[in-house]
Amino acid sequence: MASLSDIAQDLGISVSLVSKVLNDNLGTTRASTKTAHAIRKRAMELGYRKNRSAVALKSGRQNVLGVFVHRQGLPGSGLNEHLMEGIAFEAMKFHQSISLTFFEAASEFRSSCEHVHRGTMDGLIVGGVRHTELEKDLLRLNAEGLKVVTILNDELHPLLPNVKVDQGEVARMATHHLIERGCRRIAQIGGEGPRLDGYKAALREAGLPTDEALVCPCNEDDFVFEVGVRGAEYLLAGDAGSCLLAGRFDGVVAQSDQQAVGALNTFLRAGLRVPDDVRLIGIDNSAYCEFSMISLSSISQEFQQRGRLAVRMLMDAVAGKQVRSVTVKPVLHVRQSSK
Amino acid sequence: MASLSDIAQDLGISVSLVSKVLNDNLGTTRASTKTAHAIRKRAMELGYRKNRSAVALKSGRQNVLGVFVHRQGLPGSGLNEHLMEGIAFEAMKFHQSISLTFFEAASEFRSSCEHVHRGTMDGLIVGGVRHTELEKDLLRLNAEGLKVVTILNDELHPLLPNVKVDQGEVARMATHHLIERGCRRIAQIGGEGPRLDGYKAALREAGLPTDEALVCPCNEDDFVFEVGVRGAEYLLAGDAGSCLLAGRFDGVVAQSDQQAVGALNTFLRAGLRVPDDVRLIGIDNSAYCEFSMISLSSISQEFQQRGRLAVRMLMDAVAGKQVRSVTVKPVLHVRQSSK
DNA sequence: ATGAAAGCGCTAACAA
DNA sequence: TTGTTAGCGCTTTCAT
Repeated sequence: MASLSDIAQDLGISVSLVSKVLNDNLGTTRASTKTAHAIRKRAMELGYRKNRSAVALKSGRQNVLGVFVHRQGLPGSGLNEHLMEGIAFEAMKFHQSISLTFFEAASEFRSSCEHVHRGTMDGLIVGGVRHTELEKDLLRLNAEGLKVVTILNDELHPLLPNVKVDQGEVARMATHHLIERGCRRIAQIGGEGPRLDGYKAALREAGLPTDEALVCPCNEDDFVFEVGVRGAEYLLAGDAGSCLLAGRFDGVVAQSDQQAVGALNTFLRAGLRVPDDVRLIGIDNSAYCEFSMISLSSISQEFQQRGRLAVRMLMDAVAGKQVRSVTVKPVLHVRQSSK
Repeated sequence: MASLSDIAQDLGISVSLVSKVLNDNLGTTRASTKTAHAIRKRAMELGYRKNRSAVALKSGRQNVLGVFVHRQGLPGSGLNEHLMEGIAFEAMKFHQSISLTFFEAASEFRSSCEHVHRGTMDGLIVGGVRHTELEKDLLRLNAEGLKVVTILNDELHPLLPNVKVDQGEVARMATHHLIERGCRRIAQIGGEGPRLDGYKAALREAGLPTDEALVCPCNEDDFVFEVGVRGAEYLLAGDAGSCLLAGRFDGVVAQSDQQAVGALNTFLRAGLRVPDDVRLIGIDNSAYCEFSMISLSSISQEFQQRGRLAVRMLMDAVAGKQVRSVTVKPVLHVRQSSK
């Protein structure tokens, strides 16, 4: 590993001059073209590369971004993969490396936080769909001078800038799409809170009534396959065993692609035709939307984009700029199930 | 950020003593219990944390692992996710952060390599199913003193230790499982090379004949859904339009879960029953094995485990130890499709 | 049992 | 146009 002083010695000049030239950082003054040229040439020959820990030590920064990813309860959805890609891509641009931790339980998160401090990293990105009670720990870290940006459904606290996708908008968009495709009696599986509101808002905007019987009761707030199966079974049972339900419901909005596939499989087994009898849409735009018996329409939550934004925001914050939460628009992906 | 000298000043002692005590690194001598205690107490109070770039600068190491991940042509399989989890988990244990880059084309890999050197990272892990012509670049980096460990199907070069899963064994295991389940005429979709050999080996071991007509011709060496669809169509067509093919083939080994799901959907549409008429198995143990109409048996390539091993091997290599390639056993996961 | 000093590689204020 | 110097925070050898 060649260092600045190697170059300086070889050329019989001072280290600082070499540094200035190689950094294009001469201030008001200039270096002679000849010297500059010689320096660059020698640097090239020696394969000189900056030592990043020396730079870090000098600048008081670490050039490391902490990344805490809540291992989302949706294996195979590719959400984390997209998130990581976005973060990695943008971090690379800023020459930041990543200290990556996956966590599941809040306790895991807690203990991971122990290793987080300004001597280790400059900032922290916390991602995942669910936000639990991370707020206190993050505020503490923030108070200690560590910049924090979250990628969650909702901002945790005004001091913790967040990259959000509005969940009401996600559900509204999904429901609106089915309405546009001609559905008039749209059921909803497993939603609550903003998602439920968004669903109702879309119906209202279209002048359609809300039928509470079409909102599948759901005590688990989980996004898994089985919830979709049970939701579909509930809808089918509602028609007292008859398998052809046109008229009773003609569209289903699920809360995840897993749920949607669960419902899809159940409908198909029961002899319903998708999209002819029922149109279906999921949420997340998972890779397996392409692999179901009928390919699945979905709404993407733009995790790659959000990862990239979060890094940029964090870099701004580290640079001392004021950073504010942003909202990213979800995107509709139409496939067979709602054609 | 409290530093060693803060502690030293507060206690009116020298920095070096503080360093020694906090590192449990006193050599042959000892520090008075009282002083040691005071140091630890003050460190605690001040929330002292080591500055990692100072340590890195001093030690000549970066404590950064480069991770290059070949964005595998299998979105949704979760392979990269598992790989990253394994790597992240183990890197954390060794207090290493990660410089993460995803690449697709060899040219992307090339240009990423430009940023790779000893002033940036101590070692490099290259992961992905496919190994292209990365060898030359990696050997160059290795020659420059950067340790490299790969996570590929096969070692690239004796100087580049690899964490392998034997592809012949993967196919053999899949085929063997179907034989054990009672299949006698097992087709193979899309395989070649070691995978094809493994398939044949399993048949041979069981004393079953190889029927070339059951090896679906496949000009794309790709693992995608459509290849599975076409493979299944080929098998169905072979029976001149009849849909009940018991006797013609009773098992199918695919080269990926995507392929397997493509074949599954095609069989189901054609009226075949799975697993009654045909038993099916995929490879990768993707998350969506659980979400197909009939849940899919599969063979996992243990990417999490391999990621962890790779980090350990790399740390050994960085520490100057001799490191050799290892082989990890694939694991069978039985679900409905082969019950 | 404790401390002084040197130095890792780099940058930047200041001097010449 | 170029150089000197100090110092970022830490470890480690060699004193005391």
